[in-house]
Amino acid sequence: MPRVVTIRTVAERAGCSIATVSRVINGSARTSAEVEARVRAAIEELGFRPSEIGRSLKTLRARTLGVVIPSLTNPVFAASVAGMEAEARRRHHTLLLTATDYDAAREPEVVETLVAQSVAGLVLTVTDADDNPTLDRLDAEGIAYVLIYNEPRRTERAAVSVDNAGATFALAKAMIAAGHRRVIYVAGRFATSDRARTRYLGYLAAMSEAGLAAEAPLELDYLADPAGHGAALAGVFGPPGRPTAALCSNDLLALSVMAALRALGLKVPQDVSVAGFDGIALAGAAYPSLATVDTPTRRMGERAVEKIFELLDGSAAPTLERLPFELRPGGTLAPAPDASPVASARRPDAASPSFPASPEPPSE
Amino acid sequence: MPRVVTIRTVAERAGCSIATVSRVINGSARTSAEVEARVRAAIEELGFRPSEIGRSLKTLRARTLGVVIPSLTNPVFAASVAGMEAEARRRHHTLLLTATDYDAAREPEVVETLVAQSVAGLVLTVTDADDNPTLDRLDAEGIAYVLIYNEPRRTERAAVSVDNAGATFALAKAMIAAGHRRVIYVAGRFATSDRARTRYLGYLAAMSEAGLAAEAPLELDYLADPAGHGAALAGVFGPPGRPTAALCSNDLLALSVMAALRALGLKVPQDVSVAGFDGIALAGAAYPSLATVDTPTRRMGERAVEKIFELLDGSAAPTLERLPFELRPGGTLAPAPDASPVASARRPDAASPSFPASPEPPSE
DNA sequence: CTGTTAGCGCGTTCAC
DNA sequence: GTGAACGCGCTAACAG
Repeated sequence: MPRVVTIRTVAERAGCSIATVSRVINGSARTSAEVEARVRAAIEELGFRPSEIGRSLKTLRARTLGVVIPSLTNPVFAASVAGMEAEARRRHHTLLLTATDYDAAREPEVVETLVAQSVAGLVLTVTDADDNPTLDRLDAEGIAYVLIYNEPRRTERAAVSVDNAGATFALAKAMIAAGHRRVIYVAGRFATSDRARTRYLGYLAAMSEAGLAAEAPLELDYLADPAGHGAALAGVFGPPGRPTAALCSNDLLALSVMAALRALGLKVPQDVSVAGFDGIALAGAAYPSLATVDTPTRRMGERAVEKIFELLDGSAAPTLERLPFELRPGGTLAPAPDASPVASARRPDAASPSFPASPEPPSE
Repeated sequence: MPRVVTIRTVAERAGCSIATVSRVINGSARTSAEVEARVRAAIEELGFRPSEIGRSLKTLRARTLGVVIPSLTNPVFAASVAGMEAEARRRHHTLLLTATDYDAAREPEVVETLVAQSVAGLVLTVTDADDNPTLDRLDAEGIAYVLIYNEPRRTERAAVSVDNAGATFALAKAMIAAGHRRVIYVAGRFATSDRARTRYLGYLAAMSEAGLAAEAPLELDYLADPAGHGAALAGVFGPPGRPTAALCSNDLLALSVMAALRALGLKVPQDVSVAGFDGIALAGAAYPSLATVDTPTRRMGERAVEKIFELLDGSAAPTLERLPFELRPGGTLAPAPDASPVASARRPDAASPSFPASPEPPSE
């Protein structure tokens, strides 16, 4: 079905040239009120919508933004994409959405696809933001992009993130303050998430500062059947002297870990305290509510899109930008069993331990 | 920054015409092995990627699919979009994603935007699939689209859904079988979801069949602060003789209702049983796990995209297609307090009432 | 203020 | 088997 009504149809109907029609549509130059009225009427009557394709071919830039995320199934990414969509729409752009399923090998191809569509810019979360040929290629070609959730060490890369290590440091300190001595860090596969690795560093710093022995991290694959988690967790939480707290690299994982611990007959938080990272909406609806790091997920998506446009119009250089986070108390984090809290005041409400008022970053 | 390497650059490098390059890329006609090799080498060396814009302008059809959903924040839609994305990628298409935030007034504009992009087809969830000028316009212009989650009465509209009324009927029956007499239906705003309305009919049928009085539905706005739910629920669950079960129009709402009930000092399921609809992943991670209707969310997205292509290549006519659902037992649905189950066998496991083996649709 | 015209990158006749 | 030429829908540069 060929396009029935084009700018030419409108021009004929309005009795003018296509250039004039274009001017009316884009307000790119003044036109007489009379002609403009005729053109608008023609557009209305014909139900004409200018083709974005035609415009893009001329402009060499589509009014679209490419988005690359690991998975929509994780509410963190769903929320940030929702923010991107709202902000993009505000600027008359549409999102081209792709997912890599946490597979680094898929990154180059989806970016190729997006670039072939002549997107105005890209927002992406990659498995590794520092050692990444795909990003190198974007740099080389001068294509605007903003990372989200990644926290590149190469700070000349534009990114919107949080202080992953600092937040985890603060969260681990809160666990330690609650009397936990054996705290284990549970992560999705490190290989597919530099966030998980960076957060682990925060955990290490907190344990070290408290003079506690860090445990080897437990890597789970949270794409696999959650049943698989049970076996792995049984190995760690089965033997005596088990950890009394599990610090998880993200909320989705934490909720899965909670279910697995319960299946093992362990009570949360009486036997094991649990905490997550991200602050997804459903963490608050869980019971007990999940202690976590609240990150501005939706706002990060909006901010990433704003940043793309700043890069495009040259009003800002690419920088790493960390948005504020907040520790969110939750019933899953309670004082350690048979352990009197070290110093500090007594905690009247075991279900809601108070966190330090402001996050404390690790000393660097 | 103009496009540096076009099909023309490749042609020069390979020492042939652009027509030949095009033929090699698309395999649209035979070329000599020698020339083909030169062309492929040139493409490789130059890192050439054909512009989708140029191709689309010629074809008058972009290799993109427009998606219109109420909100990405609801995991149901996030999961189905994930399915669409995977299936679209399999077919070398990309998704153009838009959200309406449950605002019917936004439907026409986002669809306009998508159509202006010359999408190959559309997948959408609308507030009302029967009385909908936007869909009428798509019909009139012969643009391929598939509804998802909507269940239009006008069955000549292509749709991928579940038996909303039948599933709710079965779920309500299970509640009644557990001894509940006062069951209240809790919905998001009916005005913004024909699913909520259709599901309500299933509830009514079950109550009627059991000779029970249906309650007026309780409409909550689950975009608003969940704190607002507390007040509304207090009005219903405060007075004596309160309902012993809440049948919620979707899982997200059900989880929110559970939290609100707890805040009111009511225990789930000891005081009030709760059930949802959709079968989002986190419903299983909740504690107690949420009793719900398990719908194939991701598969529905995949199926919708498959269907678009069937419509495009004329291999199938638009039809309403209902995918199978399953009742998922959960700890939130327990026998009614101080009520001995009517007839039926005793339930050994109060936390996991057994559902009827197969869903029973309402008699029509 | 308006019209004419030249492409943007590509696919596709139509000759050769 | 290959190339020249046209046009998809639109914007922008230039004439008038």
